[in-house]
Amino acid sequence: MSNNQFKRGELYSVINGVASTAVARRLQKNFRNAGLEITIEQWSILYHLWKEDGLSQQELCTRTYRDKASITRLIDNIEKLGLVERIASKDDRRVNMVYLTDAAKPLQEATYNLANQTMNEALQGISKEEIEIVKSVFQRVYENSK
Amino acid sequence: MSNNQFKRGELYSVINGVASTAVARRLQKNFRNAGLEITIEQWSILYHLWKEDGLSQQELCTRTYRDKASITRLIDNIEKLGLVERIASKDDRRVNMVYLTDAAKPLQEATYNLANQTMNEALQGISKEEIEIVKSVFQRVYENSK
DNA sequence: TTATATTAGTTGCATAACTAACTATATGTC
DNA sequence: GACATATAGTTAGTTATGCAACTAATATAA
Repeated sequence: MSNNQFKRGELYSVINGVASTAVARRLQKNFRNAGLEITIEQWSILYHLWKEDGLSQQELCTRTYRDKASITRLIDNIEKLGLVERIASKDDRRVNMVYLTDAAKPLQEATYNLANQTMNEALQGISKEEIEIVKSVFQRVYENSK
Repeated sequence: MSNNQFKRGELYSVINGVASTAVARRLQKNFRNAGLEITIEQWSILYHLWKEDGLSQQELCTRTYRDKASITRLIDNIEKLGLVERIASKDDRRVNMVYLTDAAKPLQEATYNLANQTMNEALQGISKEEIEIVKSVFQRVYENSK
């Protein structure tokens, strides 16, 4: 057994993503307090559709770093809530395009405000330079680990 | 709707902890390739017990940032694998102390080596200073979001 | 054009997460 | 001592995750 146990112990925090979990929990709680009965994972899908409506499930996999099965079931649940619908692509009949319903649109501003407020609280006292470094490190760790 | 959509989009990556998820998946895969049939979540419990054997479930909650119910079931599963056992505390009969079994001890070196190797790969090209900043930012985000 | 390989999506199985409601034990206050 | 409160752990219910095996549609190659 090598003797750099402390180093590994610290790095485990990075693996675990403790801070991002804390932010996710806080955002989830803020949603609930506002009477928005969606999960943060569902919100992450809606978030991408608000930016660009009508994405394929495969595209949602790429943009949210999830596998196909996870997206299938997330869309199932959001569809049950009546917030999105699948429409088969005419160009390629294997593909489902996912579209927001009218019911989803009013949620956008409320959740954006909650997300902004949550992030502002989470990032208090942290400089733009530090955030840039975190983003850069995350990107490189992600590329190194694919 | 405010107009800093790009900023929010980027910050969402922080919420999501994409990089740490990638590392966790890679470590999981390395465990499997080595014939170690444990999950990374189970490993995170064993990791803390290797550092200090005989922790209460509550202490494991604190150290691994999980809630009580999650720890109960994680310990259930690790107990089924025969790697830990619960022993009721004599001082306080509400408390379960969790101890490693003899079967768990040989796993320590193999998993430490895999974890080291995985982390070294993940952290290639990233300086100690950058890691310190990430750790510091994580800690402050966590404190801000509790 | 027929056989093969690839891609998009679904389903089954196991693990894990959180909340809320619950039991049992300890502690604190009157 | 008795009643209220807090703490440790379990259980039920719902959502989400990953892998592997599967179907259906498309693309490639002989």
